[in-house]
Amino acid sequence: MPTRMANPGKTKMTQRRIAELAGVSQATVSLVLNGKADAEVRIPASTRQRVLDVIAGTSYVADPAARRLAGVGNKILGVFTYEPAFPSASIDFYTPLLTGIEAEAEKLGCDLLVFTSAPVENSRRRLFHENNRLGLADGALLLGREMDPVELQRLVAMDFPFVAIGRRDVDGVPYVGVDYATGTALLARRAYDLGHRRFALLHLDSTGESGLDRQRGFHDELATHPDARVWTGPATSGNLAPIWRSIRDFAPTVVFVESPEHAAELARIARDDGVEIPRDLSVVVLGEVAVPDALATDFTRLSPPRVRLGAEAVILLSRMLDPDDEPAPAELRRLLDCGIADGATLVAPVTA
Amino acid sequence: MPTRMANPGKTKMTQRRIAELAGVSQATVSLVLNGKADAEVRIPASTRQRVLDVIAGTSYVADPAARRLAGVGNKILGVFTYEPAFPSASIDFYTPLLTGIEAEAEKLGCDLLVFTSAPVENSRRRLFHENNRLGLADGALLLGREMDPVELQRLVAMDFPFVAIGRRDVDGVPYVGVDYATGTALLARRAYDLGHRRFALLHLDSTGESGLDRQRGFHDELATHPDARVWTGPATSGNLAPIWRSIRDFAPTVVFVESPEHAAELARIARDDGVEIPRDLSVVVLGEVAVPDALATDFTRLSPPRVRLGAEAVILLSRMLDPDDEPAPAELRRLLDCGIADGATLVAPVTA
DNA sequence: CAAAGCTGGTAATGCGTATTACTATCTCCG
DNA sequence: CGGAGATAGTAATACGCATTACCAGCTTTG
Repeated sequence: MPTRMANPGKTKMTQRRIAELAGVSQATVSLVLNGKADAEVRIPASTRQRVLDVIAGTSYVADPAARRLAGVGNKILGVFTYEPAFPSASIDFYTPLLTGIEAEAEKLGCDLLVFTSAPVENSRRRLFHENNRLGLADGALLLGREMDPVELQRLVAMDFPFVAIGRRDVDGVPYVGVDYATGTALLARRAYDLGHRRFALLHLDSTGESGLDRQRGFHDELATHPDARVWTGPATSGNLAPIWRSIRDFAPTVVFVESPEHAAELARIARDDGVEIPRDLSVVVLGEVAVPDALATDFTRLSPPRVRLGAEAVILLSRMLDPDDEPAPAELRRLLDCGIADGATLVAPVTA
Repeated sequence: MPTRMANPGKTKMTQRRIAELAGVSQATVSLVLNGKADAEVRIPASTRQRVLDVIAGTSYVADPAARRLAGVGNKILGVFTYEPAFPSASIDFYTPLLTGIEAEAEKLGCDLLVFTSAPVENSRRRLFHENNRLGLADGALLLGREMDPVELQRLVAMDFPFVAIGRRDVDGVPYVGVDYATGTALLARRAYDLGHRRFALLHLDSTGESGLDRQRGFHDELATHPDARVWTGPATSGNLAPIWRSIRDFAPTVVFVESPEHAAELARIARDDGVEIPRDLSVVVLGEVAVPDALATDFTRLSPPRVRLGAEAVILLSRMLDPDDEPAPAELRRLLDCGIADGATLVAPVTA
């Protein structure tokens, strides 16, 4: 239980001590440090230099807590992940995001406060809890496959600056997301152009925005092709065998699968069933790859620009925090183009 | 430039407002919140409950900056990485450490403050800089392949609680490291027991403690075997061809290589030279794997317990911060046993 | 030469919390 | 019934910094 002070015995360097050493007042030190030289307050170069010289001779650094308390932003961006960020199950989801976030934060000179203390409730972290340290940060980034709308609304209500990563259809929530609809539509069109006419879509039961987006992109695109036939079904977790039989009965030439794990599983079942992929059946993956090792197969799939997603979120947040900037409403809710990994599992159907 | 306050317009919830609503004083609210009920100060259950009820009806959370300023530890652990943590070049070095750190911090209810704002100087971050936010954290973890001894001394001098990950031979620096010497010795002994008698060691020029440890473990072990012959040479970056010729002239049956990249490169050159690995030459890797993809070969190698390293560092730091705990000097400088990945490149020599 | 302006600062205050010292009221006991 | 103790709080202060209001001494101007 870390509760001891950082500097138990030592006399800490403060502006007051600097002031004594330089023969000025604490206020003067503060003014020098903050480069204030309005018409209101004048500090001659000689005095300024004297103060700076004293500081240079010490290890003084302004106490961030005090700065914060005095009402100054302190360049700390909160990072909240709805699941632990590093365990291997999540690592490939969060790591690229964090890469972008870190790089951009470094450029801006911001530190990152990772809210690892959030209590876990039914395998999701809860943002609001006693002694949450949200208030220490100037603003925050929210990462996670799914987020609690109530918490989002509460953040909006308290006017706390934050940016969600991933599209969130909650009023007033700024986000940077991925245009899965268009990406999925592009893949569907690519399949159509290759000659596919019978499409299956194995989707998740999740109600997440991104899943709905993908399904929308899929259906909207195929709706423009009257000769395309579509089968849709939800993937129940666990045994995909029954679902596979339904799909086989429909006899699609291409199947779109939301979950990479399901795709791998489905491909295995199909092979056991004498269906060779991609010769007899093309497979397209739409969802997030949780563990790349699970994908021995180089599936044709969506490839969201995750690193950029993180970076753009930081940029947006920093703009929201900049008093001289006022992002337009449209800029507060952005979708980035989704990349496509060509892969090897989408080919022209044999019947074409 | 994030400088705007977090709560521009809204009226922030404070203890004072809670106090007004509950009809008590701010002090009482604080006392209730901190569960103080000494013989000195008594708060009857009725009042306590009234205050708690009011708080439950609001979104009050204590301002961490104020807590900090008031001299209370705030359960924030600083994390400083000497290189950006996430870019792919470093990712496999830092990620396991961060995994352990995050998991342990979560257990302790601590948040992590990642010092991404540190300015980069000749490709290393500098810990001390104007407005560094070190002081916001109760203590800090230092990660990196190499660290600046001057900065470490300064941290020690200012009595700031911190733990370095990796052995650091600087007076007063607490660390959790890996016992590379013993690990390397074990591998050397394993090779000897397999029948190897001619050993080559291709080491780095680095002066880092861990590199020296490995070399020491290697030499100490082989010194106990009078019939072992040893060749040693530094790996200059870039072209390994000349070094390979030296090694070949020595005709070892096993070569220990500190850098995995060098091992991969050396193996390639050796194969081109008609030397089959491991049949004609066993290869053992001692160093950190920066990018696993670079290792198509499943080298026999040291496998430091990185996740545990991170976790143990957090545990040690939290003990240092616990007023009721006083880790013994020996506990402040620990080495964890180094694991060994069996791999496929250490086999008995043909001549044996 | 008095008033006005300028120069170079400083004193005072607030931020939100924790904690200590203290006070006012009530109760019990002799 | 008067004093000792217990009870239930509160006022005051510190933490380190930023900022505003102000002031003293000097210079210029009318």
